[in-house]
Amino acid sequence: METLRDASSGNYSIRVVARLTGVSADKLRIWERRYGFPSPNRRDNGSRVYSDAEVDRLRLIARALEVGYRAGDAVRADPTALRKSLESSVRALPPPEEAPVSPEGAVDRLLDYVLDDDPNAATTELRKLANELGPQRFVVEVASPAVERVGAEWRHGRLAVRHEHLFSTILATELRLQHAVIDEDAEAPVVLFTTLPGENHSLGLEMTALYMAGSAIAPRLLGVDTPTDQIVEAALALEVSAVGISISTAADISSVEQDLLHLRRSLPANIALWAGGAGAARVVARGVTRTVSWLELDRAMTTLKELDDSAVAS
Amino acid sequence: METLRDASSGNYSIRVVARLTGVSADKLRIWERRYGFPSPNRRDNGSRVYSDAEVDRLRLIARALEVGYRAGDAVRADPTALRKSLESSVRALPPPEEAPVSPEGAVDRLLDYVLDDDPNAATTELRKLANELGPQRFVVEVASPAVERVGAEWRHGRLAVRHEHLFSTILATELRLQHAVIDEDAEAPVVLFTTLPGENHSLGLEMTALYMAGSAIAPRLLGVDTPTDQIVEAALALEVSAVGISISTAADISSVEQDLLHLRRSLPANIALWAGGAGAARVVARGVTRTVSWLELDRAMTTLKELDDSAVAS
DNA sequence: ATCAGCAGTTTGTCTAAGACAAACGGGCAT
DNA sequence: ATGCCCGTTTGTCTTAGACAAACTGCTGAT
Repeated sequence: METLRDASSGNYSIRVVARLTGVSADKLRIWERRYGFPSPNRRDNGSRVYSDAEVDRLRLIARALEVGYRAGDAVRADPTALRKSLESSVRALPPPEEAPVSPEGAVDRLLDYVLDDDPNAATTELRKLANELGPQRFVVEVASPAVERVGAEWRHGRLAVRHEHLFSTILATELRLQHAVIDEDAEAPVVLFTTLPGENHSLGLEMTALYMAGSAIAPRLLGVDTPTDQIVEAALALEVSAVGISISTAADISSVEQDLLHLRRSLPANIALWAGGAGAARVVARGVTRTVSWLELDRAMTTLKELDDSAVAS
Repeated sequence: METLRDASSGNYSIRVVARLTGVSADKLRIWERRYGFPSPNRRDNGSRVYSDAEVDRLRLIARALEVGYRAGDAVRADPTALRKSLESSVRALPPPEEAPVSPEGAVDRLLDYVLDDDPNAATTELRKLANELGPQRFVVEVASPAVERVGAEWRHGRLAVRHEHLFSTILATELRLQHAVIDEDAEAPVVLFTTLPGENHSLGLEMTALYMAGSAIAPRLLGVDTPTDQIVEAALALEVSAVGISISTAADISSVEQDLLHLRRSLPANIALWAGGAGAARVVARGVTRTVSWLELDRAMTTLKELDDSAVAS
């Protein structure tokens, strides 16, 4: 229902721009009404036609919003100035709080390979590190810091989306590879890992699963974007002891909280519910165990095993 | 900006229902106006509040639409009758056209394991098949038919979303595993694989990549949902000979065509552009090679290698 | 000086009804 | 059976207004 028109560079409909920039159609219209940008040309019938320049500036604005700018400021700001301020934005939000000690510059080296567009070198380096360190240290000291680092570099505009994509793909592969070679203890408690509807980031899931597999837990991965009722059914069918939900920073918190509460109500009380991932730090939900840091995850695991043992003993 | 209200089972806002059912908010409103369903209760301020029953029926309608029902009919239809007609819907759309010969009931066995919620058995079976058949036959005779089969079973309601998720996860892991053990020919032409914005299905990508890796092509995976300009940049940086785009049946065709044309314009003429996956059958775009079947993919690969050789020779 | 609470502003999403182009379906003619 | 045409269906776009949640910044108390 959309005219396939000339398509010479950049005649985008509002729907396409929304997808291209991540700014919802509603927002595009209200920004135009309130701040005067973007003010696209119109077709004969009145529908908006955005240009490449507008899409570029909208992308910039979207990035500004993500690092904390207010909408009105970012939209009204001069694009050149905004770009500069984003780049030099040494408002390094994350002070390296509990920086895990990574092996000598490993993360730096990985980043260099990715920026050099050398996937093979990155893979080789990851393989080497994984074999040297073993699953748990690999996750905590390499994979997890690397993911955070890539995210930070992206926010500062020093790294393009394609680099992030490339790195994610390579790391995911290595995580699954390492996971596959671990033998499963038949006695180990089973834990189901997935993400809520709308959440498409699987790296947190894969890292957690490998970490757990390395410490006498049998993880079951269910992929991303799973409807809540399906999570419940899967948990029952697989007879798990706990369900782990991974929440990325991009997640919409109120939806997540609603979904988690719904899950907690629907799951039997003897199945624990864990919420991990950077986004989980902002979430408040009764009856849900926070497993944002590896330490918290350890604690949750220990609790689970104890419960499991006592259940077996009784 | 959404009230966190009681959340006792099923008080969903229009936005949540849209996400839960896959029916856009616009559609929900216009269906209500035109067909009288759903007609949710209102809050004091007039905003819609949907019930669990409405969400359930909407899910049913969404499934009906996907198998070809017209919106008006599906929305007005009696839910019970609709459900029946969906289940007994032996309108087996896909006549087993060029049914690839699968090894003796392998796909059936896999399906059984998945339905029994036995991921380990499924994994073992896949591993065995992959080792016996080698990468290409594994993809063509097992992975690909199994994916189609799971899709068909899901459309007929004989298999839940969670089964599909579970199977996808397991198969993706196995595909990557097999891929990882293949040595790469340094001379092989490099091909970049990814999906367009909005497309989140990666299985087609993984299958194709493994298939290619098994025949002297060096695939580079870039994950899913990649902005078109990033695809172009990656193609240039990685010095690829072709870019492969995977398109699922669920894709929005007009967006896809726009994106493909944009890609074709932006990529240098000496980089081929391939469109594969079931959804690609419906796509028309000049300068884009269709690689829907494995045969077409073979042909595209051969062309690529010949071009490559002549380029090296000259 | 630091923090809690309050008021004002900003912001995103919702609502309504109307419009229209593309896709679809069925009938007619070849 | 095949091709063409026309009316109907359907999804998305339009405007303008409203409001709740989140965020800012001020004030007063500790």
